[in-house]
Amino acid sequence: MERVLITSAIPYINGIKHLGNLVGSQLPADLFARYNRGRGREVLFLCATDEHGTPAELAAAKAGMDVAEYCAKMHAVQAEIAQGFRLSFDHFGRSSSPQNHRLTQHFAGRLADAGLIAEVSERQVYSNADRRFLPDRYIEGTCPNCGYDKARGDQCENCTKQLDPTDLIEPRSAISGSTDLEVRETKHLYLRQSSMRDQLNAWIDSKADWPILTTSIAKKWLNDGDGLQDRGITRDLDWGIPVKKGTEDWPGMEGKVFYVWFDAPIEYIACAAEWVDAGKGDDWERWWRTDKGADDVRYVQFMGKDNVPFHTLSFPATILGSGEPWKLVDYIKSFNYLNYDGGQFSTSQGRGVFMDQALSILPSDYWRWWLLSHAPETSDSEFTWENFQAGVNKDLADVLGNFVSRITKFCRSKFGEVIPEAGAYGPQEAQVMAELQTRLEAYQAHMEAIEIRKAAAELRAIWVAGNEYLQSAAPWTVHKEDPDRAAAITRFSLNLIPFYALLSAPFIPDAAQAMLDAMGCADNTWPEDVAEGLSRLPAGQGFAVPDVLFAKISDEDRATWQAQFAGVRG
RNA sequence: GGGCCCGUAGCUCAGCGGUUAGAGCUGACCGCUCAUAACGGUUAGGUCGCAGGUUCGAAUCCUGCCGGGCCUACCA
Repeated sequence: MERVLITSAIPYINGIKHLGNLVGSQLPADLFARYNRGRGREVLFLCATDEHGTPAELAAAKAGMDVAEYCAKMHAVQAEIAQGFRLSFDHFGRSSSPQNHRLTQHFAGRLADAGLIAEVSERQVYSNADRRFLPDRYIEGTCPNCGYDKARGDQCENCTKQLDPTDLIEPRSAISGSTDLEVRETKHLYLRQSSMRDQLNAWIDSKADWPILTTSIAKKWLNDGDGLQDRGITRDLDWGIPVKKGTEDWPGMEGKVFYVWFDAPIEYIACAAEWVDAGKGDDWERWWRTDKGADDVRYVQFMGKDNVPFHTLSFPATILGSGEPWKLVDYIKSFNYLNYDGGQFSTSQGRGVFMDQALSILPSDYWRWWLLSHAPETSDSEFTWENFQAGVNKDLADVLGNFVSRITKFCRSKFGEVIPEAGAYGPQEAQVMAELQTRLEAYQAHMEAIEIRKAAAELRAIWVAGNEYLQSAAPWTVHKEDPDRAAAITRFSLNLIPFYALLSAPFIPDAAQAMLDAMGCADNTWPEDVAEGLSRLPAGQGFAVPDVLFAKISDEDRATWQAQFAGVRG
């Protein structure tokens, strides 16, 4: 059986993500996972929370909690919301897991043995008041270039000049505001990716089918200026994976942890081990080790464009540098950003709709459909309440939901809640089946290519075909003269419901299930062939007219939400 | 500063060297009455950001400009 390994960029532990984050990785990854499962392939779909780094420590402190406690709590929160959106992870792991500790330390040991780790002594800013080293962005001061007084240590937001923290006039900690800063000598490990430049270049060059968005970013980092730079992979923090060389201590690195961007991608692998240890699977290496069966696995990663360098360069450098036969990614699907009503979604300003809020006002299918059918694939796209309302009402309520409603209610009134058996299919049905076969193949092709908006448009056209057929066959008129023919039309139309449900399940899993349940259809195998797919409901089988699948969004609701989410998150 | 992406109907987007530039939504008109006033059909609407160039032929390739966005390596 074909096997597909799918990972979504792992969301940071710090707070609840907004819809832009969702549509940039987890949601499309879930669509692809569900589609592949639907096609009968063996799928391992993994995601996790990314729990290390300075922001996690600060967020925990702000919440008055221990970091580990805070992360455990936020992991549970994110897991519940993911479930609310029906994200079908086989496992939702944690980068702080013991499995990831072991694996990260293992990789570091292998890289050191391969001569790919350098120990570098450097000078960094230390805040006595905060009792921590400060990353460049956590140092504020006056810009020497333009005089802006809230310039950060890496760059001035006002004049965009690149800065070094030591350039700042009157530097202070962005955490506490303290000016009691000093420069201290500290030793760190660097991954010598520069020595792997040719190897990485050759690997990227072999990926001719990757989107330009993905390869151009990687090529720039590889070849711009002096080429790929070595990268620090350790930090002076309390919370993280202790620096070790495999299982042994690393002399001189006591008290230091690996940098979050070193351990986070390794969690993709460790998550599979967590999956096994949680009793959900029995062999993770056949997904990840090419010497243990992973050779025939297709590995697809989903992420926002900001994550591309880490997935095209530093993570592959880690894997290739280990000298071990780990699975490398086969395809990277990256996304642009979703904007909110004329500006950006903003976590810090609470601008836009966050995942928990979205679920509190509407079922997940509404969001899944709109977000996926407007996924920012080629450029940034924009969420507006007007577009959302119009799209959801038209596509889900009028086209799909109303189709199910009109045919089930028609059948109930003329033949009862049972699949009618009289009459035979004729040229009209043959014509619709031919059209549906063509559209089904186009839909599948778009899904295979992970062209999400095109797949959504094709699916919608498949729904529309049902209304076109019903309108031209007009069983309500035919019934007066030829009840048997009307019965055949009705039987055919009712059979479209489970067919639609199976094709639509990757986008709108809950509604799809409701459709199958209402029709009493237990067969959920993918309808490869339209004629077969439209014969799943045998004549004489009972069904129930389902509740309204998608209630429309009223103008009042829209106006209310528009106002509610315009300001700052409460 | 450098790099990359985008700019096509009122809106969201497709097309990316070859007949009169397409789809969905919105608008207008017609039809239907089974249905969540839903559905179907017809139709209106664009000098394809601007200016040059290459070509028998350009929305599509090249150059410059204008506008929007992202990245630029210690945020993750």
